Amino acid sequence: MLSFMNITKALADENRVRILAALNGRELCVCQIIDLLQLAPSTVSKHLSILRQARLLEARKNGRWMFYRLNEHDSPTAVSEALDWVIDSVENDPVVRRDAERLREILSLPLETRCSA
Amino acid sequence: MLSFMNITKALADENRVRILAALNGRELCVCQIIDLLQLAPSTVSKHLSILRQARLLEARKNGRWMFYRLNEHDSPTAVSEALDWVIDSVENDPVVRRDAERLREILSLPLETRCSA
DNA sequence: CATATATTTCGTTGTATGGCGAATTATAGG
DNA sequence: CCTATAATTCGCCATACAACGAAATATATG
Repeated sequence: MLSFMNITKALADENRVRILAALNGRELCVCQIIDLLQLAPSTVSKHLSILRQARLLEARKNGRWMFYRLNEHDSPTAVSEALDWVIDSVENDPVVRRDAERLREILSLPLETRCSA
Repeated sequence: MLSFMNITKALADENRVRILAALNGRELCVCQIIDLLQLAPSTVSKHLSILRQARLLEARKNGRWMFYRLNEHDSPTAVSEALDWVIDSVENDPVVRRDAERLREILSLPLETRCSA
């Protein structure tokens, strides 16, 4: 129950759901997510750690950058079902659509330019 | 997004998840849920109203008693997928199993006896 | 109609949580 | 090395929320 509640609590915040939606089909570096959500780095980092602790996300470090992606490989069924449900439920939401637009801009810039912008 | 977040927030509490699990396959009256969770009536009533507002539950009034059940008929896909996910994820959980045991006792008594007990 | 029971509503209280900035850690590059 | 950048950790504050008891609202029954 504890691990399941970790998932539901992780999903009970709009910014975290936006992160999951943004990570659908790609990985992103923390600075790109900061740019997308327009929140303080410390806040975004906390959100990511909560999602990661719930095992909804995986992380990979590359140099100075930390990349996060949906946990679709190593995940318990409760996690993969949760991810399917979330993505399916919000992909047509206006907020998520606008994020997808914004993400296209963000991804069009190389990381070096983006993060120090 | 708002209605989706209503669902995730409704699921982000262990007692509410226990209520959903208890309602799997049957309807229960409020006093039976109070008995199961061992919480104050006002607290249980609040939980039920949150689950209902998220459209995870339906309610039916019969005399003095209010019966709640999972919303499996009239529900948006986000709701029915959520219910499937929750039930599937927690049905083997020790807490939920113990609740199921307890529920058998509770259901073995007629409502008249139960509620005023 | 008065009383008892089931449920909800309301107000209060303690705790949990999201947000930020400052300080810290890790890594790249001069 | 020393500095700059990316990310995290920590401490603080405001708000959200779960829990309760008391009061209000049905509804059944004497």
